[in-house]
Amino acid sequence: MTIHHVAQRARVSASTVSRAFTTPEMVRRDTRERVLRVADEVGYRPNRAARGLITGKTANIGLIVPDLGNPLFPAVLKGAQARAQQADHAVFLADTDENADLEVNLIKAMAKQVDGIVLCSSRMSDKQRRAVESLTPLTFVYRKVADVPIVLVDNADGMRQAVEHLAALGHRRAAYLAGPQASWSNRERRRGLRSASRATGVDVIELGPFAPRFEAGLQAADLVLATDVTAVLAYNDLIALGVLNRLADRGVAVPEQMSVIGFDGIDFAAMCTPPLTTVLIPKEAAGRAAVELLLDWLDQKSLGHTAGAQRTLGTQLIVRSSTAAPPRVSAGSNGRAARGARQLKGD
Amino acid sequence: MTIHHVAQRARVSASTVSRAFTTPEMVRRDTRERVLRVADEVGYRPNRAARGLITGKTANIGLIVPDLGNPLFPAVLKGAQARAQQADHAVFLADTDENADLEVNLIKAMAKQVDGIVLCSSRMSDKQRRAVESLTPLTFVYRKVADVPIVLVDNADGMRQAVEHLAALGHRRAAYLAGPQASWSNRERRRGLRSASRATGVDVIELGPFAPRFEAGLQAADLVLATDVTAVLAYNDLIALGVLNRLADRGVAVPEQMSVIGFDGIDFAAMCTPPLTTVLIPKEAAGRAAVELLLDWLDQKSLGHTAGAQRTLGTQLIVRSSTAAPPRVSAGSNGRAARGARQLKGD
DNA sequence: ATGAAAGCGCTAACAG
DNA sequence: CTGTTAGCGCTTTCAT
Repeated sequence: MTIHHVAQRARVSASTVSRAFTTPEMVRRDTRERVLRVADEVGYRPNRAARGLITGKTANIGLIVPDLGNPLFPAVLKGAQARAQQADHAVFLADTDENADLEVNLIKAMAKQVDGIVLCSSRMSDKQRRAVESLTPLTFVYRKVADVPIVLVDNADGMRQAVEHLAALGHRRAAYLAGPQASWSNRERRRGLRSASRATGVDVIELGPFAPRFEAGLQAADLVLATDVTAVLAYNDLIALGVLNRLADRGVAVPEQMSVIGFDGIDFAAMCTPPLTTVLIPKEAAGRAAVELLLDWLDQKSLGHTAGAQRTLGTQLIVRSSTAAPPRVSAGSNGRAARGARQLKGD
Repeated sequence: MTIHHVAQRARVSASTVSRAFTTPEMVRRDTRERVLRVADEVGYRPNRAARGLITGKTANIGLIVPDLGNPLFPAVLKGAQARAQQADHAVFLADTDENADLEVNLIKAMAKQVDGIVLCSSRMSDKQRRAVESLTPLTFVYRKVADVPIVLVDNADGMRQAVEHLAALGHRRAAYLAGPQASWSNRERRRGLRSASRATGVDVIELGPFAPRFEAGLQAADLVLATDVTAVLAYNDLIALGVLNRLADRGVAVPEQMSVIGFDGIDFAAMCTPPLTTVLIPKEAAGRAAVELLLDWLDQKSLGHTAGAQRTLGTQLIVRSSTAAPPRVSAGSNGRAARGARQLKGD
């Protein structure tokens, strides 16, 4: 069904049909109603690709994530998709498999078909980013970049909450299981940790770095048990879940003998036994915000503005039964060495 | 960068540039190389929307899922996206929020921008489906529909494996926690259960139906404990995880006092404590297959074929520590009533 | 092997 | 308010 079919049946020109859809107020009421009725009858809908050809806007946005297998991203995606749908935009999705070169190629391939792209936890180097940023408006989530719209999360504050929680319970020594060194999130979490450690007097040793995966947590648990800490702060929930698992295997009771805290707040953190205490980071909200920022930017840009809006979303500690007061031990009773662990404070 | 820029710089007509990309063999070698080199230099890429306008093919496919929050779908999505990318197709994603009407609208909105749509666990009625099937080629995953390409899973066989496993361990009575009544998967799972129950002599009582969610499992666990079964078969992993959780809360040891089996094989089934025995259903493979079927269909269609290919993927029981031999009880020792439970056999 | 011309479905001036 | 004309970027006859 093309616009001409409708035009003919409604005895008007194609322009009038077009106007009835795009600028209804420019069409007399009865004409408009007749056109719209006919369009509805024959099931006509404007072809957006054709429209985009002349208007320069596609009403599509792109969304690129490193790995749909990581539960974090479908959640962000869900929020982004919902927000886009609300603005009557469709979303193109692509998965880079953690590959920065592929990410670049996907951006190039998508650029012409979308009005802008939301990049989640982009793996691109600065150089790569500069090579593509002229192709289409780019918005970043979970990644700090200058002069473009970004959606960040208050990682440091989340860590503060986690450490204060441990301090309140009476813990004096904890381990941090670090994430990927290149990760902005990891740097921020360590930063928050350092300052909270100083403020509360809780000693934090750092282990790792670990891949942000379940298996890494299994490995990390053994390292933790070789130290004298009473609590574990993991880079993310996946790692924390691995720790929980390995601890159970080795007969270490959680939280009686060891408290565990994750970071992320994936749904399953509430479903495991015991349910995991975790720092919740906004996911759907981040997706929504990213799309919003992008859309706003596009609007403003047509007004000549050049924007680099930054939105930082809060984090929140969710206390569950994987944390408790540390076991009371007689002074100096715990002699296990902390091999391989370094003091975070002097870092 | 339009095709004309390239044409000018390469001192050829736009037609030649076009041919260099779409039918390279029709242009002399040196001309082609020059054109392609220039195109690369100026970063030209054909505008696919414009191309689609004339060819009638968009090189896009749509993917519609009921809920990205259900871990099943991102996995299917991952497979579908990867396969589409491999065929140089982009994918449009939409989430219906379990709403059939929205699903219909999304199909209508997408139809013109894609060559076909993959529908995961479609919630549409037959009537709704017929209303949209003429708009664009439709392929279904996890849903039986006649005369169109579909990707199914051998649910019944998965249940057979699960029941045989329980029988081998010595279980004589088990409960099935049913899923949504309208669900094709649920019907198939019950069917497999009935026949396996008959074949093995394991009595299966049915409880529910339950929503396919964690919370429903919490509720279901209490119902289960009011019966005299020694094992639980859940409609899906989410429900099974809820059962595990509630059982732990009530101090019932798994698997010593109760064996639990899920269905789906989400990654987290391996991460909980104890790790969940589950029937693994193909997810990424299903996504891949669906896109493949769709692409094949489109190819054949241009050849005049009319296809309704059906691909059924196998399922596989993954045995983990949430199942074990049932506790030995003295005869008739268990007097708890099975209120609200009905025998599946006579159903 | 290459170019000129027509047109995919739509919207944006420009008349009226 | 509405119709006519031109053209978005591309591919495809039809010539040559």
